[in-house]
Amino acid sequence: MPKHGISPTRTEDYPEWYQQVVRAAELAESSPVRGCMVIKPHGFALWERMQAILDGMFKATGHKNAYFPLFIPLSYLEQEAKHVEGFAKECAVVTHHRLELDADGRLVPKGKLEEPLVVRPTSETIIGAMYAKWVQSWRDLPILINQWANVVRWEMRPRVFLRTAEFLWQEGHTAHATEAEALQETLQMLDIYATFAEHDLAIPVWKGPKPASERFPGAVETYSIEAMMQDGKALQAGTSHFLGQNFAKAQNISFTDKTSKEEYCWTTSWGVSTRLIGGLIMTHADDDGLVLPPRIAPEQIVLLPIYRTDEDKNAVMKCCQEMRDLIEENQWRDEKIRVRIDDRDMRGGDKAWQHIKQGVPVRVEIGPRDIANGTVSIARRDEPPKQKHAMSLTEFPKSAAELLESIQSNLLKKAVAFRESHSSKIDSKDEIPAFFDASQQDMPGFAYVHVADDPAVAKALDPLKVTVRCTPMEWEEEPGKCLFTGKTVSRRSVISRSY
RNA sequence: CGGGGCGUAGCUCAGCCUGGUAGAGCGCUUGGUUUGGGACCAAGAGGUCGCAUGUUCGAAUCAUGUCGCCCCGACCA
Repeated sequence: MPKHGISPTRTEDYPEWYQQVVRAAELAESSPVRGCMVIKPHGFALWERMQAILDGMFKATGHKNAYFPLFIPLSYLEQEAKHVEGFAKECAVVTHHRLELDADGRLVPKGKLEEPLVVRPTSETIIGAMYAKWVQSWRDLPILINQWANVVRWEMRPRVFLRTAEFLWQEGHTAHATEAEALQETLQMLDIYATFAEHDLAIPVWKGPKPASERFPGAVETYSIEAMMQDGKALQAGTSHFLGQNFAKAQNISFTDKTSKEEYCWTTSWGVSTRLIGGLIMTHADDDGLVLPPRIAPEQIVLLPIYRTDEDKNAVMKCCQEMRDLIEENQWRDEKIRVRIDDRDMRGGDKAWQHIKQGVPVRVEIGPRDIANGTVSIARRDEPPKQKHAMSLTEFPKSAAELLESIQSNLLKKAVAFRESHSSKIDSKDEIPAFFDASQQDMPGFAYVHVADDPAVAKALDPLKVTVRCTPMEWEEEPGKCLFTGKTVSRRSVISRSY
């Protein structure tokens, strides 16, 4: 019997461990199409949870959902110079609209399109084109629209959930009358992402502007939330872009203001993707498989009936059903607690391990002996698999919400502690190579340093495979000199390796 | 697109060097023994050995080509 649910372990081979967790938890599989994944029901359930929570937050801040086409006319992409430059390399292009059988009986593309269509890598241009029509007066503003969609970016090196050719995301696109309002929107959405990451996914993040070199093509400023994975690398978990008037000017999104003057809009865009599932795995999963924060877990509590005889089965099942009903009467964080009785006909050990690998936060075993004693056996996914707590049968349903809260906060606390123990403030250029040298330091993480937004910084960090992730806004101002250019900057930035 | 590795049963792989007609473990099905735990015994199902061409009496094995996957770089949510 292997010691762990997942082989290899994180320390043995992190990338392989990641793939094995995805497989063991039945989240996704690779597909016949290179770079594309099949998201399996358990993986998709995580995405649906994310959608539900985020969508609520978007609606609460005045946004509405809409849907724009998958195909973008090639000429649209050309409208914003930097945008083209950034995305041209990774676009899938549709050039034909019909297939015909040739003499050998093979299908060949026919019906060449007058203008090729690009499969959206992002939708700024097509949405902007619509906004240009929709906006005429200052009374039409702001436009606050989000869409849930798939996008395609033809990547060289795909990695399930983290970087796939096709992925699911949401993209918000807003247009405003003033710069201040657009900037405020950009920061508001960044805050929503950060709150969602920490409060719901239990993933601590740093949020702040990124250097010019890491900016979204066509943006004036890109803000991101950055999380640390268990191998010390940073994962950009969400982005919010202040687009200034770049797209408005390129696409003529303009309006007549209160003084009858023609003005360009100020626009924003912001998004998170199925990459978050990868972040969830790499933040919380352990050597036994996935670990889900209760808030995002499709099933928060699983009841495992244990019985041998039919007689026992009847009593145990009845007890489970009562237990489920009692638990469901309780709420946690304004939602009915999600509980399932797993009565599948299979060996108890296999069944329990399946739930461990899939990350179910709480397992409750109920057998004849428990019923006789008036107890249940509780196991938390944030504790080792064999660690179980006996608890009163009648007390448990009442304390379930408390237990979920405890697991949720413990996971965040653990993730914060991990980040803290793998981060250092560094004030000398010479200490940086050693910090990121895996042979000297078993796991390089985040270095908090003073760096200017200057190409020279990226160039200096490049040999170390390190980039400036963002300059956290929540940190106190702490003026200092850039380690590479000597320019004075007002606060520290996060630098690290990244996904 | 450069450098390395690999395609044999659902999964992990052995066999290939030294050609002779396909194996193991896990999983699956059935029966039995078990039962607070990823069990044991027995029987069974399952593979044109990535694909193509060539060499040969004979190719999983040798040669050439081709397709695909994984890892490391360049690119990125």
